[in-house]
Amino acid sequence: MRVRSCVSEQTNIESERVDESPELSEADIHRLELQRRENRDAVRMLGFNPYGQRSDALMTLAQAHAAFDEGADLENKESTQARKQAKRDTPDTPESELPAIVDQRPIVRVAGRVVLSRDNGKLIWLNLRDHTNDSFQIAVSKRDCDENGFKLAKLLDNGDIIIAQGPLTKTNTGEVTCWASTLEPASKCLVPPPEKRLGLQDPDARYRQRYIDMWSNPDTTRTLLLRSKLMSAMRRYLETNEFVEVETPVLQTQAGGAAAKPFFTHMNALHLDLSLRIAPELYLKRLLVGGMPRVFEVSRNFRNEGLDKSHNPEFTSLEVYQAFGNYETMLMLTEGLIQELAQLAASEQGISAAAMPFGEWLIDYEKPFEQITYAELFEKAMGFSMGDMDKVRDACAARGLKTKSEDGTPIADIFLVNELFEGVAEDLIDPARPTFVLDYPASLSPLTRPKAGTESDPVPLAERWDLFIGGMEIGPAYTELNDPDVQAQKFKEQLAGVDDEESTFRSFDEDFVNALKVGMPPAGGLGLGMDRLVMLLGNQRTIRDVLPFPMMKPLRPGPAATQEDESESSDH
RNA sequence: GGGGGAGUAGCUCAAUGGUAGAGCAACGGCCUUUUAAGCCGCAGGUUCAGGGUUCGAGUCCCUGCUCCCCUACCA
Repeated sequence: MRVRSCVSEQTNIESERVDESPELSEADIHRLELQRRENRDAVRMLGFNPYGQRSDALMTLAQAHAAFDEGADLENKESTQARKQAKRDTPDTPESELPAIVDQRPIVRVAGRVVLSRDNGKLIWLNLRDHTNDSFQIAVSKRDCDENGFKLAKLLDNGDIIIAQGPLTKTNTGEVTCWASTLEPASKCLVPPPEKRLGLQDPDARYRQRYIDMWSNPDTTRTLLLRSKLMSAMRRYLETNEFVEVETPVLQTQAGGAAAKPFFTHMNALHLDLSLRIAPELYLKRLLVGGMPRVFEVSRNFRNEGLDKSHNPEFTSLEVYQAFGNYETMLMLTEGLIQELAQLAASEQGISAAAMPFGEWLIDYEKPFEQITYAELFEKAMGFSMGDMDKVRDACAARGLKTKSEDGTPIADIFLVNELFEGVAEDLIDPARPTFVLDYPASLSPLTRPKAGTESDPVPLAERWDLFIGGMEIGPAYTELNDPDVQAQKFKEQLAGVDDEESTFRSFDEDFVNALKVGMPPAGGLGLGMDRLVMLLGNQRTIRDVLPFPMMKPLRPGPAATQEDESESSDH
């Protein structure tokens, strides 16, 4: 099978060889890699370790660029010129009496990957890249650089990492440049890099070999760094509001808190089948029962479902619970949080939080977010009330939506309402305006407290909202249900009310009901899809672009399956 | 799940069924202010894999693999 990538099949061949013999046969190594290995050997012959060593007091390329001193550079150039002039005018003047060269130029020491090079013979131009600067120029002159450094420059390949040290100057064309006095290797790139201007284009190769994608397409690194900054700012915001971060089990005997298919695994020591969590919710609520007042968890969730541009099998959600709050306190918290994150993302990207580009839209995070109730939005879209079941059934039939499940039993009214809502009403939400949709039908939210005063309405409501931005559902919040009897009843209804395949993955969590019997304070709860939020604030089209290593189908079957077999057998 | 598209040199891409090419990278040479440096020279291929049609297949047909787009499903 062909692998369209820089590494090509060589790596695979190598790894196969490693199993049998640690020696690499030259015949198996690509000619371009062999050339680079020869250059590495030549660097060793100069007395360098091509893989470098610890280096303190390094500046980032952005810091180095900012350190340029225009006055010092001019003074240096003028004094050098004056000395040359004097030498020309009076060639007999002793060296010591010529005008002195003044050099107050700042000296910088920088590291980076070589992304471009122009060899003019006795003067070599290099462009370095790091996470702060896409292209910082180094000049390596035979006259001004130490001898080994100049020889090293002759042996460099694009992609190598080097350390340069020297004064900052401006070239004739006005570019701030480190005029190297020393040059050292820091690491060798044995793999031929992608095309120097276009970077790595093939999406498959970009996701599989992020380490190449990241330096050849600096936007990738910027997006991943933005993700880290947003996560960090999110924690600061919540901690400022007196929330504490907690960690709850990923391995669970029954995956709850959401309706999704879990991944399963096996624990040898206890001979126990376990699933990976689909949501942390039920454990976080147990912490509220125990007495933690405000908790949050940045939860990696695992759902054994499909992949597309907004779904990865493992994804990160933020869940927040606040004792004595409700869904309105969660709304204020969420709006404040997202506005703060948007401000940060905007300033990182040099744009305005009032007009953050996402796809074809400019999203305004500065104005207060829109609020509309589920019922209002439904009526606006359909022209009749969601309690009008005859019209709901007619509308479903007219749109060809199924009104009976596969075994012939009619689908509950409220699910028909929701199909219309998701199919029609959600499209009315302006993608450019973050919008809270409030008060969902109670039947759709079993873990939510019913909205007081609507119990006898045609469609009883629950204290729940959903936030939509850029056409995506970013997350829901609830006034949590804390009556154990109602909770037990809802679990039962939920198990009975869905078709067989789904009910396999829902369970009655007796210990959770027991926790509620102990008494959970009234509380607001929130879940935010962090990956989608980073997509929005970083203007990235797919969830893969905000994950460092998105799920990819392996090019050849991995060892995971056989390892599982081995562990089973070794256990007995 | 359904529909459409793609896979060719390390990378980015060409090639009516008729000798597989270019740019960049690499390699050899020249060059001390270049910016995608320039000039001269040289080399580089299991056309994703496996079948089939044909005098002849990168091209047409079938099967498989991987990716992309649209669509559907999915608290």
